[in-house]
Amino acid sequence: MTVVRRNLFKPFSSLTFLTPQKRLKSYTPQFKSPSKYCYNLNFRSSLDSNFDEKEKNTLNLNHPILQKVDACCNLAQFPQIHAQLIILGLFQHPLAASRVIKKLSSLPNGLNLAVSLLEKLEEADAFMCNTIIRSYLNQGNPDSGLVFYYHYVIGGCIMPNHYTFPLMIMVCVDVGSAVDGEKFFGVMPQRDAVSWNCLIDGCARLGDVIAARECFDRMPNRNVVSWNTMLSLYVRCKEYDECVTLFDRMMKGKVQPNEATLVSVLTACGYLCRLDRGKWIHQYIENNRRIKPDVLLYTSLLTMYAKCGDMDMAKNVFDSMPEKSVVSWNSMIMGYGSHGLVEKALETFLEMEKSGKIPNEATFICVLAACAHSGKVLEGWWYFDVMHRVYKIEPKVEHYGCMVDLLGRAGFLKDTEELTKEIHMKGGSALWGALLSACHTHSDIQLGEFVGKWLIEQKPKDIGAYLLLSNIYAAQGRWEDVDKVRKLLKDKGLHKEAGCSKACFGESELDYSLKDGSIHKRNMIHSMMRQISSQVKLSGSEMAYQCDT
DNA sequence: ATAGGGTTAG
Repeated sequence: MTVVRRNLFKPFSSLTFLTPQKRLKSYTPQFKSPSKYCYNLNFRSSLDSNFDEKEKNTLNLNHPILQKVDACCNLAQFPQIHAQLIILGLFQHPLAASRVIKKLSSLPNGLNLAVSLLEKLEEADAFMCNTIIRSYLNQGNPDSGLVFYYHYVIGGCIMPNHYTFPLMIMVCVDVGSAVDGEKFFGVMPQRDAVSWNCLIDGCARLGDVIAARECFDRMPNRNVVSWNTMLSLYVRCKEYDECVTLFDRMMKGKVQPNEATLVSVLTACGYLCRLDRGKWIHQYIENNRRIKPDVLLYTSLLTMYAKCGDMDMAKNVFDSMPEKSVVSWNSMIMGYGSHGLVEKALETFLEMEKSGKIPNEATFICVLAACAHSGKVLEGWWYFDVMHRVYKIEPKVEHYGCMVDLLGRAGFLKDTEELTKEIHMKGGSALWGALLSACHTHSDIQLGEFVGKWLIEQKPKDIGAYLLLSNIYAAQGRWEDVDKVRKLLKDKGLHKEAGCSKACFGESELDYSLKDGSIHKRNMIHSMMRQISSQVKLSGSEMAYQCDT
């Protein structure tokens, strides 16, 4: 791929503008049209560009030929439209050409043809180029977007406009090039909020959240999308606390949140189990007519309730939804499954099927996880099979992960081992950890030792396997082996971060860490755990709290 | 014509 870099860093006013004829000659077409539709674009009728200046300004937007362009829905209809445009003398009309390029780029396989058509125009403009670049971007082909920009916009001396730059920042981000993205930001004649917002999101997508925040803090005129961009990127990189904190600042600064804002914050509240904040946002939605909840907002609201364990409220929101998406159903199944209401989870799945919504990959992860939590081995196998056989979903590593977990917890270690080996052959090595965990739960020391040693060999920097292996030894009282594993960890300079829990009581929060020296906190938490444990025992569950003070 | 939003095991 050759990238023409000339002129990029010159101020645009200093570009020499070529005459249209020269410009046409300077093009070397790189984009082949599909042969099926490769009719002669070089044909020019004498009527081709005979519209006068008056007509140029007053072309009726409802002109029958433009309506025909809009209605065109496949490439096969296009040669006829093209011919009519030429006969009407409208082929070179900028307005007509823009409509044609926009339509062509949206048709399957039409993008190459749109580019060939642009080459034949005497006056291609920024709008047309932006349309084509955006289509490359949307089709997951940012490289071609970049080549197009250098070749046709820079090479063809078409003046980019303020729509071009944000687009090019996104192109560079998708290509994975921070440097080019910053250069585009650097050469922009004026930087509006849109380009700043693209830059912020671009930094985050390239993995630099700190830089994104710096841009956000530095930018002069933030709008609601700037805040939303920042909130959503915090959610994407799992910095939920940051998301809520920034939302507080937003509200203090009297910036009016919109639907997208609330979606991000609700998602963060769900992961943080901040039911109080989530409820506050629910109230906010109901008290502000300005907010028009759509499927996305309703779904994030019910997901928040589901993650916080309030399944009644989740169900209320779910029932009130005028329209439900696959994601809404998935969230309900996930909520029921992870709060021990397995029957409800499976019932919801059946209702989903009845309602005609087609389950997706994520649905089956929720269903299989629900089966795993409750030890429903047969049901798990059944749904695993339904997924493949009925819904034609190829099981992914995640699905196998649920199955290994399901079989492992239930103690079917032999099946688990075989399944893990099978997946390993298919290239997924991530499941050995789950198998090792199952060995620990069911005290299968022989298999556990084998898998643990193997895992440590494979992933010497991953501390998970060391800890599980050492726990397996400890459970057998093999303290010498425990010491060996611990020493191995120490020799490699690895150490485990102390675990940390957080509990919220109304307005107050309590952080608790094992390395925490506060005896008072520790005693308080252990006594509370004992109380919970005795209540669990009374309710007939086998689960009990082991407290080692 | 441009920028921002929901689900996924252990």
